Amino acid sequence: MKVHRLPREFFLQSTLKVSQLLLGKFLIHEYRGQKIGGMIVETEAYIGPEDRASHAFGGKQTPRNLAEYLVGGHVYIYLVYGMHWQLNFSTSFHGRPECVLIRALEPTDGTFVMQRLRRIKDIRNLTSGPGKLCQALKLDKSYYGYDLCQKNSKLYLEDRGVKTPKKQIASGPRIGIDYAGPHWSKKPWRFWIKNNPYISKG
DNA sequence: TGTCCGATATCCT
DNA sequence: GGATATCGGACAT
Repeated sequence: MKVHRLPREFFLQSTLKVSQLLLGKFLIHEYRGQKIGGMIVETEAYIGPEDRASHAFGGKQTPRNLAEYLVGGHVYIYLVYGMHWQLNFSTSFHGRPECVLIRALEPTDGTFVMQRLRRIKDIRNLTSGPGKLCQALKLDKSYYGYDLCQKNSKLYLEDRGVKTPKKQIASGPRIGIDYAGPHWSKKPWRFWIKNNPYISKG
């Protein structure tokens, strides 16, 4: 199968579907002429104004969460705990706040560059968490609102023909959102590839 | 202008 | 397993 970049239409499917289809796709950043990145192995869905765990709960709009409302295929990135960036991709149509949080990658491209950016050698620890992978791929606020699907994009997703059968996908509650109350924090909207050694610890 | 706190990582025991 | 680093956005004052 030919390698190709994911087009806009990919991100216009339902957010739960996109969250699962992203498993096995490759996130690539062209950084200083080097391709760095890896295969997505863990994601989380945040779905609309009804989702109490979402930053857009109740239809809230602020300068920080505006990118959530963009049409599918844009970057929503923000800082937590004063030091960790969190990478999300918008899904759905313009005006509808839905997104997928990228929680973990299996390093595949430019691993030595990522090791340098993280100042760490252990491959298992390189991109196995949402904050870690942003540091490894050198992603921060400069990519806020970035369009993954634009021509000559420096940040994009690739289908390299890896198949991820439904049987290999596990799901469970999202991480770190207890504040959203039992109903929303229990929803099994976190997805990962079973037995993959690079998923986050949670 | 001030206070509060998080969609985490890391270091310590 | 537990503490805590560190900061900008949100919202109250």
